[in-house]
Amino acid sequence: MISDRQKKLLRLIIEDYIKTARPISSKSLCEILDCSSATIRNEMSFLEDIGLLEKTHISSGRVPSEKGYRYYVDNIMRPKSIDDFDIRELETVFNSKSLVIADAISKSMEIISEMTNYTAIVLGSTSKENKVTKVEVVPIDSQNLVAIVITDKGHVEHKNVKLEEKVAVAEIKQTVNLINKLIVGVPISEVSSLLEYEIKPIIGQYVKQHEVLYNAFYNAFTDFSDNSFKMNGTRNILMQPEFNNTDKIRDIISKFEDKDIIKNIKEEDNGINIYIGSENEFDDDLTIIKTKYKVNGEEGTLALIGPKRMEYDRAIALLNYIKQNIDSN
Amino acid sequence: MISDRQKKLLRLIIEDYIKTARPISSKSLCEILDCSSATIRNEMSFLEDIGLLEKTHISSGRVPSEKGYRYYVDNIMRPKSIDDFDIRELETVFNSKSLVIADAISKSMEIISEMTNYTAIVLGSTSKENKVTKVEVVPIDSQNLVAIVITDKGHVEHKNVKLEEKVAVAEIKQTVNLINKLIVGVPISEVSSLLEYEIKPIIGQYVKQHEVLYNAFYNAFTDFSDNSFKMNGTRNILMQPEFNNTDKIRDIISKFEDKDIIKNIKEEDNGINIYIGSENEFDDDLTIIKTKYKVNGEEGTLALIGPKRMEYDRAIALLNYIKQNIDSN
DNA sequence: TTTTAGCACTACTATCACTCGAGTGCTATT
DNA sequence: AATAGCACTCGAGTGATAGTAGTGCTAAAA
Repeated sequence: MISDRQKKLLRLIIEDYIKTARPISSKSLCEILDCSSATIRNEMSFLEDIGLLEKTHISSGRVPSEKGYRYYVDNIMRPKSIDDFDIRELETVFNSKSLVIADAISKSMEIISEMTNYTAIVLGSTSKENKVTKVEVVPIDSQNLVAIVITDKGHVEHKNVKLEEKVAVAEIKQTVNLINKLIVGVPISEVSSLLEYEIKPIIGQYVKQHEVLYNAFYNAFTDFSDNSFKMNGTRNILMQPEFNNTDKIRDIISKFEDKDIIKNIKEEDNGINIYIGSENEFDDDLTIIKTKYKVNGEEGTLALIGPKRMEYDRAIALLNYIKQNIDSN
Repeated sequence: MISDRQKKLLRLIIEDYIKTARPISSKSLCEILDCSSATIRNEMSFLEDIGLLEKTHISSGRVPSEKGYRYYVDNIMRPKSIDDFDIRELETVFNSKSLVIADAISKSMEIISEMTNYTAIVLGSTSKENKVTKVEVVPIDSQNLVAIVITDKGHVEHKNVKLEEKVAVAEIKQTVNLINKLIVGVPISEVSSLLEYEIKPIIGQYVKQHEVLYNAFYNAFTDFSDNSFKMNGTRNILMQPEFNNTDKIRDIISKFEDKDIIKNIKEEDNGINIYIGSENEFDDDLTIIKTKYKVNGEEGTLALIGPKRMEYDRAIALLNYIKQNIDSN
């Protein structure tokens, strides 16, 4: 359905365009393909007919279409392993003995963003099945306290709470003790109902200002941020030559500022998922590469966002490298 | 040295320019000043001679110079109190009983950023004189633990620590107990030397794997982030018409991404400090308005960053309003 | 002495015509 | 099937032109 030469031509065009961001002319490929520009034009014309290439105007060179990138990723690009230069930047991170794995992941994505000029995102979703290991409440004064929840996976969440009226420290301590007895070992997902149906009646019985305290604790213990979120290099991507008009830049910045859009980027399977241009909900001019990871029962997502004109093989190799390191941990 | 009419003219030009971002012509001010355009041109010419106005080209209308803004801020602008519309947006935040003051500050700055389209920054610097109220260490498994430090002002800092080798839980607990006994009540600023000169010898005596544990705890307890940092609406500012070329936008984005530049924005006195254009180190095309606040012995800085063509009176009124609310807290 | 009317002048903006070069598509030939 | 050759197209850049929105200056008026 598509000849070997056409494949090679498409590959050359895409890889050239990825480097230069300029439409590719038939003439420029004569030498490599060892034939005349006219021949190449014929092939290009064919590839355009089946939708893999585009022109920016009628007499311009060719540019890969979205479908072209997709074909390239699916059928032409060969899986590449991470290259020596990239590995050198990253290996120190995972070799560090004292770095907690979550920090190693963040750090390595930071480095990748720097190396590639793409935006790197680490979305760690704390499983709701994590269990409460400890609840700590430290009174600051008669009206302010700090509530801390620690889970069995080492997540810590804290909240400064202001009581609506003054409460004796003894009352607070008593409440905390009651809560602690009942809440340890309970999965996050059940904390809310536990508080409401079991703890509330009990503290109502023993504690004077139970109303005030219950409200404060309910607020502190139920409104968990259920995922962490780190983004690096939003700026880098805007330096790409295709984003050289103010409106486009402003548009992308707006999208990046709306964290929810990004958090909603869910991935499909356990491999590396690639969403080119309109295949993603985020922006037609961008490609998003995502993959899940799982470490100590914690799930998370890694993502790289770049222009459609992305070094797909390299980006994939980098993400794979990180995945491997996470798994071997 | 500068007549009343000239003052009025300067004020009109600046306020008009703040609204429109367009050079102001002599003709457009005839009616308001009740004289001919020629007269106004003469006055404009004078104001230009003394450096308060500029032209974008030889036959263009006038635009305020940096010096002009400075003169306006120092000598012309009348202190304005926050207007009804703005107050309505903000008052709910400070009226909320259950909101901790720090959260109220963040929230109100968020709202201000939204209202004004300027970038709002809250820089809360935890005083190094805050004292450690509690140290909590929760083992996750034999090689990972969570270290938490709580200060007397309610700041919580936590760190996931990976031990370089496995350590018995009993050893960890013993170490924590030792540390806790010695560290509570000590100012943050002294934690580091306390650990090194007093605690290290002691745990060396009692704990087997003291080396590993000491390293882990030293790392966890000394590397405090000494200030919190919240920024809102970096995007808004880029929507201003003066930033309509890609290079300028990219430049500003880069600067905003470098948090250190922003953190280093120190303020001079306790009032409201205004740094117009080149008066600040950040960017010649931007104005930064900053002010300190102090609440419960915690110091912090509020800042608004906007174009030089900023609604100075409004920005100042807004910051003052927040300051008042903080003080009355 | 201050204000103003009038006019010359200037620079920006938009439009148009033109050219050049880098591409293509097509056709006839090898 | 590949190629040489040619006509064609478009974009980018250039220069000329006209219109417009301003100014500065001067001389007259208030």
